[in-house]
This record gives sequence, C-alpha cells and structure tokens, in this order.
Amino acid sequence: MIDEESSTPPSTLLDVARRAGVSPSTVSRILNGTARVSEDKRVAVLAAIDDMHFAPNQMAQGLKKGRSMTIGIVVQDISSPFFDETLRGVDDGLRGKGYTSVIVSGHWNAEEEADRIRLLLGRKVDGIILLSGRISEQTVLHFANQRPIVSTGRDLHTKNAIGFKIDNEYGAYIAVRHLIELGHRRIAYVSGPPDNIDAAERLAGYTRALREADLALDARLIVEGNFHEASGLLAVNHLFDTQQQFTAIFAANDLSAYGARLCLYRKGIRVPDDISLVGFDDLPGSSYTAPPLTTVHQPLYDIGLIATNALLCLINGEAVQGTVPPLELIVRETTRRLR
Amino acid sequence: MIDEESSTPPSTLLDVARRAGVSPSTVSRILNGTARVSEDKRVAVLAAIDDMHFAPNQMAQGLKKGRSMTIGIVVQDISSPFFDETLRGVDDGLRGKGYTSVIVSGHWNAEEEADRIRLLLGRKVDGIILLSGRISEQTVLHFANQRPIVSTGRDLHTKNAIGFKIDNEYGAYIAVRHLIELGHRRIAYVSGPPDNIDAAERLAGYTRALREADLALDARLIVEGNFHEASGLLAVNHLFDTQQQFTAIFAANDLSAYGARLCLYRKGIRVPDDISLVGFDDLPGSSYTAPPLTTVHQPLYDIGLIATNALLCLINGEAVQGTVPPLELIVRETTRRLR
DNA sequence: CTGTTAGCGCTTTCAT
DNA sequence: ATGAAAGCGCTAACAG
Repeated sequence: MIDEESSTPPSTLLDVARRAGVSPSTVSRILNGTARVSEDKRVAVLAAIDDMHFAPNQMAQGLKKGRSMTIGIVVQDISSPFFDETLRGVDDGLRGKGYTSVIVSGHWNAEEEADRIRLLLGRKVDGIILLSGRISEQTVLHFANQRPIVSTGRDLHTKNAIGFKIDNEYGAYIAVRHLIELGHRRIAYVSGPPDNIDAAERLAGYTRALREADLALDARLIVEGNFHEASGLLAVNHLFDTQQQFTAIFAANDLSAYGARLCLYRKGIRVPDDISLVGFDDLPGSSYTAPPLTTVHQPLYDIGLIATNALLCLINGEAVQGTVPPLELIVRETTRRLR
Repeated sequence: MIDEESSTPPSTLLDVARRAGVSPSTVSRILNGTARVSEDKRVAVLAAIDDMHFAPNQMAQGLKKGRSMTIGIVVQDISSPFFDETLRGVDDGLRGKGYTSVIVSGHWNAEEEADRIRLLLGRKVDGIILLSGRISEQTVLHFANQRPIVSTGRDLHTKNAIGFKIDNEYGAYIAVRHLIELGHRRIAYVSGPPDNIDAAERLAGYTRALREADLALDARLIVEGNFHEASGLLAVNHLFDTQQQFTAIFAANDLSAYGARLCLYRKGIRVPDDISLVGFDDLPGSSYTAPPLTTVHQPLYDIGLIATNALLCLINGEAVQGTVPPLELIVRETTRRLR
C-alpha cells in the first residue's frame, strides 16, 4: 500500500495562526466572532483555515469553555420503533443548534440506566434526555443537580429537571370506549408488564371504560403481555386455550397488537369481521399492517421535539415552553360495529 | 425552590489529590493502573474519589491522550428498522470496550453525509462506521486518512478503511428463483430507487434468475419504488391499473413488501393463495406480519457487530478479522406453489 | 513508589 | 484591533 495518503496530522489553531502570520487569539476571535478583526487579517486567516483544512478540536474547546455541545439521550432499547420516532423528534430539535447527541441504552434496567447516566455525566454532556426511564424520581433529581435533565413518563418541574407525562389512563380509556360504542361487551386486554407504570395506567383506563359502561370486569379476559409481539400472540392463544368468549381485543401497545393479529390469522379468525383489535402507540408501521391498525396515537415525534426544546431552555437558563399534544384515537380498519 | 440541592461543582482530580494528601499523578496512576502505588495511598485516594463522587473529565482525558474513546456512526435514517438492527450490533460490539458512539444521520444525502463526517472528525471520534453511505469511495478514502473508517455497502481494504458488501444480486436471485421453483412465471418486481446501488444490484439478480429460467423479461412488470411502504402500495396499484398479469411479486425490500401486501389486501386478493410475495431484508417485524413474510435475510445485526470489531481493530492497528455471513432466503408464509 | 513539571488545543483576560 | 500569557483537567516523562 502506498503511504503517501497517510494520516495528515490534523492542523491546530496555532498552525493556522502561524501560517496567517497572526496570533492564536486572533484566529480564535474570528472563529467565534468574539471581537472585531481587521479585514486583511480576517482574509488571511480564513484562507489559512481553508487550505489547512482546519477544524477546531472540540475537546479542547469543550474543556476550555466547560460546555461540550453534546447532549445525552437515554433510551431503553436501541432498536425499537417506539424510541425511533422520539429520536427523530430529538434529532430535528437539535438540528442547526450545534449540538450533537450521544445515545445510550438502559436496556429497561434501572441499575444500568443509572450507570449510563453516570457515563454521560463523565462525558460532560450539557444535558440529558431520559426516555421511559426506570430510575426513581429521587435519582433523577440527584443527577439533575449535575446537569439539567428532561424526562418523559413523569411529572417533574424543578429548576433543573422537568418531565412530560402522557395520559396513559385516558388513552386506554378512549380505546376501550370506542370498542364499547361499537357494541362490544366482552373485550379482552393484553396487558403490559405489571411492574411497568405505563402498563398499569393503561389497565386503569381499560377498567374505567368498562365500569362507566356498567360492564363487568372479567379477570379471565386480562392476559399479561410484555409489550413485545410474541407476548401478544401467546396472550391471545391463551385466551382461546381457556375458552374465553370475546369479540374484541385491546392490546397495551402496537407491538403486542401485531402479535395478537398474527394469532388470529393463524386461527383463521378475521379482523375486524370476527374480532376487533385496537393497539396503543401508533407506530409508523401501524398504518401499513393488513388491515391497518386502529390504535391510540402517541405523539412520539412531538415528545422528542418538545423534550429537546425544553432541555435547550434548561441549559440556557430560559423559561421552558411547550406542552405535549393529547392522545388521540386513530380509527383505522381493525375495529367494526358488532353484529 | 430550595437551593441546597444546587449544582455541586464537579470535583477534579486535583481536588481528590488534595483531599487524599497525594500528588495528582498518584491519583492518575490509580485511575489508569499505570504504575504501582502503595496500599495506604491507594485506599486514601479511592476513599476520596468515592466521597467526592469524582469522575474523570473525559474531555480533559481525551485532549491529553489524543483519543476520545468515541466512535461515530453515520446512518441515513435515524428511525428505520433497517438501521436499528445494525445499530444493535454496533451497540453490542462496543459493550464493555469503554467506547461510546455518537450517531448522526446523512438523510440519504451525500452532501449532508460528508458534512456529518466532518462534524464527527471535529469531535475527534476515534473512528467512523459508515452505514449505507452515499459519498464516493474517493471521499471515504480522503476522510479515512484522518480517522479509520469502516463502511458497509462497498468493498474496501486499505490500511485505514475497510468495507463489507453484501451480495445483493445473489439475494435477489435466490428470492426470484424460489418463486420460479414454485412454478411462478410472471413475477412482478417493485424496485428500489434507480440511483441506489443496492437497488440496481437487486434488479440484476431478478433479471438473472428470470434469464436462467428462460423466462422473458417484461418491463411492464417492473415498477419503480423507493424502499418505503407507500411506494410498494402505489407500485402494485399501478400493476393492476395497467392490467398486468402476474402471480407473484418480489419487492426490493421488506418495507415496500408491506405496502404491496396492503394493496393486495385492499383489493381482496389473498396472500399467498392468489399471489405470492417476497421481500428483502428480513426486518424484525417481518416474522409478525399476517401472514409472516417470506424474505431474504440480511444479517443486519452481524454486520453491525462485525463492522464494529473491524473498526476497533483498525483503531488499535490490529489485523482485521471476520466476514459477513451470506444472505439467506427465509421461507415463511407469503409464498406458495402455483396451482 | 511518588512528586514536579510540562503541555494537549483552545479561549480569554489583560495589556498595549 | 491584536498579542502575551494563563489555564481548563488530565497524563506522561523525568527526577528522585
């Protein structure tokens, strides 16, 4: 291999200064627009920067300024459509602001999550966005006095930590009420993990909708899932194995709705003709399932965007603005009127 | 709000040294295991570190050592199941290695991609993984003499840049051959964007399979898509609008296969009974569509893992190891024998 | 085994 | 308007 292409040692601000025949401070001033510089020097420096391919070393800048221009994002799963949508919002919220994000995963584990936050803090991120965090509010607050934090899934509102929460109970409520309005009386529920707060709230919404309609709550119609496709399939299978009677299924999230739908397909049961199905999340793929899924739309993208703006505000000591749009039922083609 | 919880100014190595009554070098040595230190001092330092909640400033470390312990990942879409799987591989490949990754998106745009790479370089990443890059090989090589790069989608093998390429042509070939073996004669193709190299190669595979089976290539059966769901739906719609006769559809990727499937559903056409369908990618969701999708499995996760290991090798000047497993057809339930 | 010293590349007073 | 100098927090010779 020819070595002439070999690693150019990256040029430094000092190199540029020498080449342009000015002091380092002058170069720095031009770079940051910190002060006026005479036109001739400016031109010389810009030229030098250009043909030396100079780019400031962000680590040096960061060390000096005490700001890394990096924010940390904590997700629970590096590869899930759920987090993806939110990340897209974050990405857009950061665009053009000069910030970069580093994404780490807590893997749905409070222990690991705290660990990753410590890592981010060591990396001197300027702020943290916590998505579906598992750690306690107290822990969040603890970390928050090192760096500002905005978190989803909790209501927080202190000087350096704020949180947005969506109304899971309400979301589940409107989903089930929709089914009831369609004439369904026996509605099965594929739940989320019992230790998950979102799951618990959705269960509460399911319960309330039933109660308000004077429908009996039948525990046999509630099957535990874990938010993944496989659990949806298993859950519905279980419903059939135990010979439950039902005309509709409400799944705690879209992924488990997909699993439920596959189970139904396997059994030759038509959706929505024989059984209605509604999910929760409205993942991007849910408008392209066959048939497209009726589901509760979570403003995932907006949440990412709003959280990012809020964090930027906290970082700059500005007042935080923006609220999360409400949940909304998207009626597509997996539900229909009974009879 | 009570201010007593207010921002603790993060303690520095010097603080620790003072508190433990030793020199900064000693603390550094303990931190890095660089040299032996007497037991009593070690204990004192560790204690100090502990109760001052000290964590080394990575920016300072990085500046000094010239290594940021960060690698950059360039994807084209921050929220796509395709990149997700690969990122999961990268994440696992990095685990426990002390490296953090920063993910940026080129948004399927060569210009922006180059921009993001420059950004990563400015952030002093120790290496870059380029996923489905759009920039020219020359550009990659150019950047590569600043930092090692490993790229997917191209064959590269220089001192500081290596690339892995999957055999798209072969993948498409086995997909179509499967259909032919099942007795299909008129096989429609929903292509990818014509300027996309992967798409072009897949088209070549489709063509070869047809040719080898002495089947005529009918241009009317080839409809342009763009790798997204909507384009799959539109493409198949177009096929019907123009009254084409076909018994099977090969879609250039899973996402467009989903769209195609929805179109078929809308028209009341059964899959696979009336029409067979095969995709390309094997996204995680493809085993949970109804019916589960027959598709060409791309080892996305492995690609991420292997690319990461390769990059780590490049960074440490070690010999690069590992090859990407071959593509493989996963026969599920959207294809069936004709008649 | 341990402390002193000199920077890594940049920004920022402080003079001029 | 511009340069000299100090220093962000850490590591790595170099002495001892």
